[in-house]
Amino acid sequence: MTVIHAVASRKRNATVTRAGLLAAATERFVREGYDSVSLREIASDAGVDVSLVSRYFGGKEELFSEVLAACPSGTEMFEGDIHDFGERLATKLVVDTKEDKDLNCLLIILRSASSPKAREAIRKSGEERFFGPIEKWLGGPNANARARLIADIVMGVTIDRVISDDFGLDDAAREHFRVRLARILQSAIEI
Amino acid sequence: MTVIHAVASRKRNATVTRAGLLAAATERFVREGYDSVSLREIASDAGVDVSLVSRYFGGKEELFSEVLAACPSGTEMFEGDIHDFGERLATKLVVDTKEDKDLNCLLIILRSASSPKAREAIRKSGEERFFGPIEKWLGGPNANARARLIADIVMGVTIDRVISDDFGLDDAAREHFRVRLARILQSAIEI
DNA sequence: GCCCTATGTCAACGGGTGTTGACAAAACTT
DNA sequence: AAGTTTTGTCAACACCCGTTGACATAGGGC
Repeated sequence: MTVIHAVASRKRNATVTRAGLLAAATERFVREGYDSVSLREIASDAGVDVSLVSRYFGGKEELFSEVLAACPSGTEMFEGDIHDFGERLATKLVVDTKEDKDLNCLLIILRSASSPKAREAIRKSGEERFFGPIEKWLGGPNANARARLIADIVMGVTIDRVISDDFGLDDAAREHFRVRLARILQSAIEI
Repeated sequence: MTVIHAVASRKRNATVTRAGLLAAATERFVREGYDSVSLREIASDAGVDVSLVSRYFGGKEELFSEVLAACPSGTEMFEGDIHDFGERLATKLVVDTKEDKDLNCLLIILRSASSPKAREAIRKSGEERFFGPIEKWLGGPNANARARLIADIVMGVTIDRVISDDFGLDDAAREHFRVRLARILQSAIEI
């Protein structure tokens, strides 16, 4: 897994070790979800003892929260002219090269949503970084329901893309998919 | 939780006990997913000892498979008048559906998808009972892309519902959400 | 009534988990 | 170089898990 090397003068460096733990945890959580990952696996990936997780983060739940906190905020995804919104977002979701961080955060959410302990952290993060920004950007009546709908579609499409390796569609079908998605997204934000 | 009473003449009745175990397991798996549920919880819900699970089903994985096998074929979700499709599906996804078998099966799949042990049974059931039927039912040109879009939206909305405990919307907003979702789903299947 | 099988309980096992505190070693301070 | 703080290891803890085998008891066949 990801190992962060202490290139600094110090061989023992709490900051580097902590970052390594965080990176290993992120990678594991993305691929397996909260419940299926053990702290011993994460520590092993980081080349370090388990007990350091408790020392540096407080516990598993806090580690998970910090992984989630490193997710990019959703605002970047929702900027610019509102009339192009559907086109832009659909193209970004279907065609553009994937931005790993966005996808990884969604995967963490998907794979950890079943865990009661992780759910609270997920709910909070999703509200702050995803639903909140969209709702604010949209404005108008029923902004929360409209934002929710867009966020849900984005989430479903993104997860499908990741899981199915570009939707398993040929170029023509994918373009058709993109156009249809653009129209739907645009209609989803209209008041 | 669900307790099946042995109203028959026998107080001890393996068939009834087994059915009670299966019902309790289904309910738990729907709400918490494979990993988060323990056999002791299931047995306790059924008012019976843990060891009977192993005796009657062989083990946890076999119990899970049998719960999944009891899911409806999936085609029922995509039947009836095509003009009502969006309305029907949106209502199913958004409105209270605690007794809806289709949605429960979808919830089991989503909530257990992160568990390696449950994945095999899920993959089989999901393909047979969910993705396959949509495409087949739709037919027409670009059935593949259209089915994909619907499946993605269903997935995103369902995940949101799982995470947020009924979307975190008040009644009015949820109704608005439902209507909007219905319209979008309907437009998603139109050729 | 008795017997024998079906049915359910119980305790224990081996293994994995997150967490904790004592200890060892490295690195900084003086 | 000695002393002190930082950093990492280790062993143990208490808990929960799924599973198993021995035991208890209910209930139908005789």
